[in-house]
Amino acid sequence: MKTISPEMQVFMDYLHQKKLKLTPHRELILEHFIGNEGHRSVDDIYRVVREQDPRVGYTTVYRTMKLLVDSGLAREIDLADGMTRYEHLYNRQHHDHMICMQCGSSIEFYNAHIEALQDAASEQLGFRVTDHRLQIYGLCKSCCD
Amino acid sequence: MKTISPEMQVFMDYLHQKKLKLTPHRELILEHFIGNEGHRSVDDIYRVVREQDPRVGYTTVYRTMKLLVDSGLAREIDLADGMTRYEHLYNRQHHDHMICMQCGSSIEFYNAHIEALQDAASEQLGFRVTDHRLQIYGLCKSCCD
DNA sequence: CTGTGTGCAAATGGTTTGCAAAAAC
DNA sequence: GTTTTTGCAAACCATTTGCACACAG
Repeated sequence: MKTISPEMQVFMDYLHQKKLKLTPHRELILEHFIGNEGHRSVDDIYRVVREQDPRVGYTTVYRTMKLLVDSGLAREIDLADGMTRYEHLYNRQHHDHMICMQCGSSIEFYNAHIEALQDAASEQLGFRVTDHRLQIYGLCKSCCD
Repeated sequence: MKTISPEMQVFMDYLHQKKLKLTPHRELILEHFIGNEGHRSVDDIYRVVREQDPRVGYTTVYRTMKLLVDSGLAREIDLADGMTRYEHLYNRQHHDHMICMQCGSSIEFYNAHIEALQDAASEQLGFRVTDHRLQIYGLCKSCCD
């Protein structure tokens, strides 16, 4: 029998709640998404999924990624390279990014203190936070040398 | 005689250094940009400038805004509404934005402590910061009610 | 059947670019 | 004259949408 990953379970619950179905294409896209780390664009995912099933179209990847974001499994990130990228969100600590403007690499970091200060600053202004993003641009260690 | 604003002086210096000229169109765009506060899109600026001189083209606004960013007078910001917006940078304290996902308004805020922690976190990872952006998404006070 | 899912191609929309004419020096 | 600037239209490119067909319940 097939093992169901916790991510798949979350997705199935989400789809059920929305009265949508877990189709083979959607399943394939989710599997590839959770199976690979990193910051992947729709095009990245499209190409990998295509290797396994060439019938999957570009549009379906776009639409499925939207569902994944909506279900809380993925997060859109902006790495300033002209396209939306996605990263895992399930069971993953929130974090931010440092983006190297030379080599394009990105470092993930997390600072609880910064997070707390953001929440405090928001509360003080009567702002109800649903999400936040912090990007630090510059040169990574190896590009500094 | 005409008064030259400090922003204009900065722009003139920048253009001179780049061996470019301060043309009437560029001057007009800068004047409108520094004369109005807020987060303005190319389209906003285009329309206002057009009222004064209909010969100014869309392209020129785009190109001039790039020059303004390059000269340090303007900063691109992403308010998640599908287009790049610009805000003043000259003589202005760095700040971040809280963006209301309902009414689209944005609140500027600044927290020295957060800034310092960002720098500390970067230094620790050997990352040389050139810029950073923090956006907090949610609901503003009036949209919460 | 009825409704959802899908691929394709076309549309969209902000931004950029090619190019010839206009302006600046 | 030589170089830069400009406006227009066309190109670009990631993303979205219209639509007819495929497929599942």
